[in-house]
Amino acid sequence: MASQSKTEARRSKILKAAQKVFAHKGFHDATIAEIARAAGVSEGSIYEYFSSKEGVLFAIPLEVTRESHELSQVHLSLIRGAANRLRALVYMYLSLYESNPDYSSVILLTLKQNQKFRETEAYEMIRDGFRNITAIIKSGMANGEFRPDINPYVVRSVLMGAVDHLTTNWLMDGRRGSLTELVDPVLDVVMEGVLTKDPRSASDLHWSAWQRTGRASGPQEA
Amino acid sequence: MASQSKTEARRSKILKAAQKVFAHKGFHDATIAEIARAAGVSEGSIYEYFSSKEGVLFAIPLEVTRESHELSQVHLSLIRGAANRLRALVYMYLSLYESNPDYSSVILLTLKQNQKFRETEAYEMIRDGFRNITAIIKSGMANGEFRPDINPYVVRSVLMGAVDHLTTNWLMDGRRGSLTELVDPVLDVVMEGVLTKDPRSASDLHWSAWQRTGRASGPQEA
Amino acid sequence: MASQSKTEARRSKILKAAQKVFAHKGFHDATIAEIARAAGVSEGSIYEYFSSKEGVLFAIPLEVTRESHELSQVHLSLIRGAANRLRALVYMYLSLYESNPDYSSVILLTLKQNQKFRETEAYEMIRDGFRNITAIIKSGMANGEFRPDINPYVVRSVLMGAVDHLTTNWLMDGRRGSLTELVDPVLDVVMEGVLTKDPRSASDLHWSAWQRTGRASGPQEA
Amino acid sequence: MASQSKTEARRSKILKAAQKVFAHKGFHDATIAEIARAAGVSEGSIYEYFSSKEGVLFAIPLEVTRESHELSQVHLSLIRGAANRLRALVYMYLSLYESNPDYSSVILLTLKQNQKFRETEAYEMIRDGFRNITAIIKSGMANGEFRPDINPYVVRSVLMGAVDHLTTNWLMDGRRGSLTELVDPVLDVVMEGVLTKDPRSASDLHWSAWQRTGRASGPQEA
DNA sequence: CATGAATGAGACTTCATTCAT
DNA sequence: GATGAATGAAGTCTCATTCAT
Repeated sequence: MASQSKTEARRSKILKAAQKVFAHKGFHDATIAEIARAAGVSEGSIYEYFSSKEGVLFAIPLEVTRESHELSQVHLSLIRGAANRLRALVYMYLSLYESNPDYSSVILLTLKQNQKFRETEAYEMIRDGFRNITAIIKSGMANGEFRPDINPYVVRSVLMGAVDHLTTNWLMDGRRGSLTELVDPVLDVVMEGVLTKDPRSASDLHWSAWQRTGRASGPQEA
Repeated sequence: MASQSKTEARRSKILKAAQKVFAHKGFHDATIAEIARAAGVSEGSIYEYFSSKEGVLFAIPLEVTRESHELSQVHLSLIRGAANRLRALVYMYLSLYESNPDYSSVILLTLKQNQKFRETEAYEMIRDGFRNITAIIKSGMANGEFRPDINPYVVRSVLMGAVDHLTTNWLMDGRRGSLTELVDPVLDVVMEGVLTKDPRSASDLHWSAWQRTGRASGPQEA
Repeated sequence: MASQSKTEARRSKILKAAQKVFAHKGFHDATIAEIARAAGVSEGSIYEYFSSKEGVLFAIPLEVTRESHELSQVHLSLIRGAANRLRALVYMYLSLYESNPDYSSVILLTLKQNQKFRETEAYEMIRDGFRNITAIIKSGMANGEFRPDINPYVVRSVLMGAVDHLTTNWLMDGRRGSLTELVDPVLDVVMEGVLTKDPRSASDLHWSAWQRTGRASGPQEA
Repeated sequence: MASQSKTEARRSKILKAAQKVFAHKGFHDATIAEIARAAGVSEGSIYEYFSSKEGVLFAIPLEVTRESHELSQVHLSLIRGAANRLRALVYMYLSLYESNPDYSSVILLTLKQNQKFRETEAYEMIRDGFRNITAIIKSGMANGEFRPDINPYVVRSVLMGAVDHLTTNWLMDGRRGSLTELVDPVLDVVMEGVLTKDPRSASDLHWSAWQRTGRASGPQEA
């Protein structure tokens, strides 16, 4: 937003370069030398901005997660209905991953295996995002939009699991096809078991309108 | 079961030790020395059975995958109905993961992220398993048990994504709770959007009976 | 001569140390650790200047060969007569070897057995030196100084074989005695069979004058 | 000749295999496993016949050297004249090398460079062969066949240097051409400077007859 | 602040040698 | 005597991190 200081720009350049290199090589096979080269800075400079190689890795999701968090808050505040909100969130995740494949790769393939990442501020924010989803599901259950007998944790896992799974396959199979056009097919399948059978209780929450878009016919196959 | 040759037993001991060490440290932070120590053999011996550290890693899923594949074929042959078969598969995956946490960790956190693993025989078997799921879904669509407008790839991804996601969280949160008791909650949510609305068309496929087990109330929360 | 950059000096220090260690232990029994210690640098530093242990070995003759080549060109340009030139070359080889026993050892005992060295730039220069000798012999045959019925390749082999053989024995028997004082005895024996019988045809090539220095009396015995 | 015991045959088989492997790979890059495989015996068996890998290497020239030594004594006893004897010896060396390229390779490229080999029984026999040459040269000087002012050590070095040099080049350049046909060209060049000018003093020693074979025109060139 | 040369710890892997079968 | 599985010492090379310039 605001003009960045020169040092801020350098930091950012390093982070972008690291994202790319980590995405293509993984954490261990990426070298500081390579990141430095990709960023156009010296190896020593990286240690002016980050404490270690792992520090660089952990810093990658910080900005994005923060921005996404804020963005999602803005968007969600405009949307009515738990179902519509869940759809929006799935869309935001898939859209974010689709537009930033290197970032997705780091998040889904590199950071996921890192035990230490779980003690990180960035991970806490990701977890916040998850908690938010659970909260939305619970609110849907509370207002009668969702069935009372669903397990919110399971529903969240089904949605987020689908997002991760689809994205991971998309990444490893060469990024063919579109991720975002899978949003509706996924939601169609899942929401049927989440929404209350009685359409009247949810009609004013715009779900039915969206649901009318029908069931998509995804092309991908592994 | 059957008596193994001595060399077979040694190989197996190494593999078990490697599974444990890889699960706890990840591939790169695990060392051959540590695996050798855990297996009670010398470092050199490992190279009598495997060509490299990566070779050890890739050998881990071979046995298990083969056995699981055979087992699943037996079980599935006894089960009627696409829905019941999908449920059985989800159960088998979660059950396998729950009984072998080290194995799950290696598969979900280390191997599935490894590009080179995707050129491996073991991965081909995993892929076969996936193809099998898609085939079951398609057969359900063909015989009217499943809606004709679902995307089989998406349904499979939703199911497998849920399995992976639940298992990963279970692993990273200290293996609290039970994985297998999440089978029904997951299936309940997903199947509602997969099965045809008209219960008659599927009644003879024993789905309704199973469905009566009702919607589980999972305790876990992150 | 000219001031070397600091990095140039380091590289040179490593090369000198490697020459010494290779000469005393041979390629395989020499270790990078030992070379590093002898050079006063860390093991890692060696890999900043050379790509591998073999790379260090192959770099040893590069400088010397280049310098010797240039030096020999200068000297030879001042000398008339094929016989005198051959003598000068034999002198230069034995003198070079005598003044740099470690270098000789590497060249004659270590590099000689290395197949891969034959695909090296340095080897190409050594081969150039040999071709030069053959050319001189042929020129001597052409201008009547040498007999027309000699085999230039054999004459060259006799001279270079004597140089190698004498040097190798000198090295392995403890470097006793002088190599350069064997130049005349060798040339006396060989040239008699190379020069044309008729002294008139070659008299103006100053051979006779040199020949008058008489036949040396070498002391060495194996 | 005589029937070998079974163990003698095994030992011999190992030695032949080692010769081949050492010739192609050099001492350090050859492995006991490879030699065992080539010999059709187990690795352990090699240590029943030899104390170490180096022991195998040092045993290679023993038989050959002994046989050659005996053979040369027989042949030389039939030859009159120092010059003719030297020619016979050069012929025997080149002939031996030409018929046993693997053996030549081991001798010239691996063993002669090995310091420890010089403390070996086999080397002592090689040295005996060299002393024998010097003795022949001295006898030629004594009986007036050779000039009195030559250096016997130098003459021997010239001859043996030529043999080694020609053989080494022949080996490394793919064994093209014939080694033995270079005997006369070499001797022609060298003997001219060794023999006394006055042909009468040597006529009865059959040199002149041989000399008449004329100067060969070797084809090889490097 | 930036650089990049220097470091050195540590990992994988090889292979001569041993020894129980 | 023969085997070959097992050993473990040792070596090359990489690379995160530091620090003098």
